[in-house]
Amino acid sequence: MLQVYNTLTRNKEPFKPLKAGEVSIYACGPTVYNFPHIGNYRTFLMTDNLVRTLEYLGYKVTLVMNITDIDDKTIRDSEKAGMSLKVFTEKYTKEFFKGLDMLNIRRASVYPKATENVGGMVNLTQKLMEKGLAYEKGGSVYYRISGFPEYGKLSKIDFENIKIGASVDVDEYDKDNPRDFALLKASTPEEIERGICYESPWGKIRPGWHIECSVMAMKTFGPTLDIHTGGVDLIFPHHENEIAQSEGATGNPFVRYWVHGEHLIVEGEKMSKSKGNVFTLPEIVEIYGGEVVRFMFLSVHYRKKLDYSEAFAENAKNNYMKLKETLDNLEFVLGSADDREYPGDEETLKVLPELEIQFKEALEDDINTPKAITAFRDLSRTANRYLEAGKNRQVLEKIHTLYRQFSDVLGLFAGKEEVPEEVMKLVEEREAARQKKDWSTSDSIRDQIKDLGYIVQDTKEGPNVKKAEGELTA
RNA sequence: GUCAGAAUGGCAGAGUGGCUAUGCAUCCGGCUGCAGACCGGAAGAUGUGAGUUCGAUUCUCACUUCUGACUCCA
Repeated sequence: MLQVYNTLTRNKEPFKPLKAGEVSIYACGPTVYNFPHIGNYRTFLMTDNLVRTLEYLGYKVTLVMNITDIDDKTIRDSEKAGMSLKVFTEKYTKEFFKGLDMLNIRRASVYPKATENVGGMVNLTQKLMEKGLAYEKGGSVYYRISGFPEYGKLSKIDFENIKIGASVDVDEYDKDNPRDFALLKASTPEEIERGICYESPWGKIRPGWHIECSVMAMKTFGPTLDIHTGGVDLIFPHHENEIAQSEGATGNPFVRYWVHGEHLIVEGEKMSKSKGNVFTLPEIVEIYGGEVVRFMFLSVHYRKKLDYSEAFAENAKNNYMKLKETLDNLEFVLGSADDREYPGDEETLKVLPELEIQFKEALEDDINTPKAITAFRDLSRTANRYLEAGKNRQVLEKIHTLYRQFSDVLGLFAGKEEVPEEVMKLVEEREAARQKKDWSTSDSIRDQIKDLGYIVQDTKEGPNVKKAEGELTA
């Protein structure tokens, strides 16, 4: 049984979906105003792991991830770039998807856009207005926090003892209470001129930030959904506000399990532009490759800070290569498997199911990917040990199936590259030279192959050629 | 200032009231024409100080350090 840490209760809880066998998840997606950085992707990857784990456990999962394509930053930066809001956000939406592919993050079921759901936001605001939970001032509509006694239940913030942030909203004086937040913002003359505005009963407006998630989540799932994910920084105020909006309007619990991913920091410090330590995904994927980056993220539990550094990435790369190497070797030997019996057969067949349980239990324990990787390593060692002496087809296939299963759940080792003919030819030539014990020719051919980006490993079963990845460290 | 979460070997990281896993890196050995991969082995850690206990890395308290939220933020 899957255990999930629920921010609402600050405890690991057994996971039971609302509908047996089906899980509804809403994930806070990107604001498309720039290239997302690696920290953003860590959070998206966490959601991907959650989905993959749930499916591995037999659930049918529907994932909704929003795209915020209208807010202060998109409006500001599209103006700066001299582009229309639409063209500008479409550009970065594309970049966002490219990043998902680099990390082998699977697509959500739907990616609703804020701009396509403004009608729903106006309706929800209307409903809150009718319940006395919202009020209009100066053409903007605000949520009245004093009308929702449970406000603060997610973040556990005691609003009596907290100081109001130093930088106060420009329109602060409009609000009844400084903590009240905007549901809909009155359009400015510049926005109207650029056509970034919508009609509403309160005049021309554009959406505030928090309301889109309430609307888009409930649009697909109804008033209550199973899981809502996001980064820890969203707990307050974003998710707190989502709860206030949704539950205020419907009277039903909004989210049953709140799952939040910890931040990624860089060499012990928060990523920030002023420190110049912000990394975009393509920057590090170029150095290490997407799968290594994925593995790196998997090797740290999602509720722990990940301290990114070059040394850490190198370490992850070595660890990753080790697992990949085993898979390559396994598949290579599979090509010459036979039906004879080998001494390791029985022992190996006995441990495989145990490893599967170990792996599954690790993921069931709040998606403990580092623990799952340990099980994976055990499998790798088991495979390598068996490979020392045995190559019974049935046994190899069983190992291979389990290896693939682990890989798929973790989203690793997806691509399979064919070795070009040119390289294969050289390998054959080298073999011929080796037969004649012509080591100097054989070694020089090996260098040629290496220059083409491939590595030959001599084994009992003949030469094994593989792509030399990870050698291109910049 | 208020609140929250951390602290395990060079790096990453589990688990546990009574031998601290595992992997990478390091060293030694085996295998190999060499290399690689692999196998075997070695060394190496629980932030500081108290307390509870027969015994704590694990429980409690304090301290220190770090990170975050309170303001846009994954």
